[in-house]
Amino acid sequence: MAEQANGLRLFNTLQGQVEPFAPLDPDGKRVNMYVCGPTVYDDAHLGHARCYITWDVLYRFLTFLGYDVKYVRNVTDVDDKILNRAKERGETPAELAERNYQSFTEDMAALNVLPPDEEPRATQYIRQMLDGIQVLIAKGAAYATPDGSVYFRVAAKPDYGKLKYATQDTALLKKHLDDLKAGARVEVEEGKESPLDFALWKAVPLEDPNGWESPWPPTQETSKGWGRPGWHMECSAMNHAVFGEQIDIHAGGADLIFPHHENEIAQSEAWTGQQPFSKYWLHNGFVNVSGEKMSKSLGNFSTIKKVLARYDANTIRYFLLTNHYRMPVDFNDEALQAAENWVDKTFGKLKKLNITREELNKVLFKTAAEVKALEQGLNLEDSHFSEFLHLMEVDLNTAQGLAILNRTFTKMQLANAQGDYARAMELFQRVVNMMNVLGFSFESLFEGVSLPAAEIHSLYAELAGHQTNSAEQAPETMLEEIVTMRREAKASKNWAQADAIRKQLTDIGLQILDNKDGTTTVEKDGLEIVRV
RNA sequence: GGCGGCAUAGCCAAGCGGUAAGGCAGGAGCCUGCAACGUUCCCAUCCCUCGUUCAAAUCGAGGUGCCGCCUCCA
Repeated sequence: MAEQANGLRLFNTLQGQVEPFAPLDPDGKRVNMYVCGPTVYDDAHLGHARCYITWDVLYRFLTFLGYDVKYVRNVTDVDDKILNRAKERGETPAELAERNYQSFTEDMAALNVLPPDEEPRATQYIRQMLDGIQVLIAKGAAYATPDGSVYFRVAAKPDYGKLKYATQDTALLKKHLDDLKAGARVEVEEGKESPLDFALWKAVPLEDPNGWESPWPPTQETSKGWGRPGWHMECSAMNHAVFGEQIDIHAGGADLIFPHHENEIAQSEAWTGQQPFSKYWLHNGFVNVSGEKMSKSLGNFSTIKKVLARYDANTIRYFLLTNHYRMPVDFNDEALQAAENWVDKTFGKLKKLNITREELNKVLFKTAAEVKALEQGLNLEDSHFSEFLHLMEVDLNTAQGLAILNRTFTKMQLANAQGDYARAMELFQRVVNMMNVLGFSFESLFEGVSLPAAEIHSLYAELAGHQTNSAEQAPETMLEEIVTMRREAKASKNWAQADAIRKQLTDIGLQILDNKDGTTTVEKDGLEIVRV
């Protein structure tokens, strides 16, 4: 294929195909990106993890490519689910939302997901929603019903359905929408002109504590209206308030394509008269659990906290990145275990390099331009990082990116083993930068280890076979003596004794390794404690 | 009923017209008292059928089998 191999390309749901990415900004620099955030009525689950890790990688990648990204992720804190849950729990919706928002924030941090630049909350934008709705009514794209609700008039937007059906052909869209209406599960709401029309504002009883004053009073009752925003209006209002009339990227889970994002498009474009509301619409695939769709009714709903209790953030990220973000992904123990094995091996080897935080920071690239300058003139075979970038540029092909990462890692190990430290260091730099762009956390490399002093002491006392003042000795010193005792056992070919000591150390979480050069090391979690 | 997606080694999973990435697991060798670590090597012709093409896992048609959306959901 003679396709030009440069530049970021992304799958745009709006066009139904992969297309070159070019921001609206005439300078091509600024990128405004909005991701649909969580409805904070419960703990975040694996679906959220997948979604926000995916867009975290995009955010990191765009930034790395040199774009000036403004990343906004909203928080939906007004919604029927929140109200119902709060009622069950006997707390206010605001308390419930705040608690779950904090929990969500913790989960994201634990997953090493970067915080967005802004996190607007729906309840802070009621005014803007009301303003937008009034504009829509004035333009004939919405109508109030006698109960004081307001609906969007789908008939006023001939290209309604263009996201779901990925076409601008209005005749075709009309046919699709007719089919949709015919097959729709019926839930007729009083006053709607068409079953496709959707709520912008829902009337609630006057002075309901979870309502806001509106300009649409129920006819014949009072002069004051009262209600709550419709399900889709908040995103349109927040985008309008934070970014203005158009944005570059709007992303979220594939389940939001219809009706949520379709309706957002209809509202926003009818409101401002500008289109496209968002130039690129990106969607990540679903999460299944052990082959089944994750859902409450199936009882296989896994929270992030639950999974993090078993697998670390890097494991979850690696697992997700081996799959393409648009494909469905199946969380199951076999796959997670394989990912964990990779993380253990890879980070274990990195840890043996004994790199400090300062040393690591020194070799991390800031921009792709820096890398290009560095790798200029190298062929693709050697310009590992450039190859990595090229693969990532094709709709975020993280699986191929990881393949390059692994190949580079193997080469680094080889150079290291051969004593070519300059080359090893060069490759190390490529490796950690790839990991950095993908959002892996390096924290575990800097964690010290805490030695089980009491256990070491009792083992030492047992082996020494006599009273010692070992309580005053450092655990490291005792370990050295234990190693020496084992060495004596080995020298006299007392293998049983030597193996017993190894077993006892293993039991308290320490690994004893005989090296090729005749030395013996004791490690904990892959980190060398003593070498004798 | 309408619309869409997916089927690649034991498992996970890229590739989407030019002769099968990567990971996990597994096997063999080196190293080793054993083990671990390290390292080298091995491990698929892409659900079926018929087409298009010099060339198909990749395109078309028809099967079969999974799955999703159309209702709140990331």
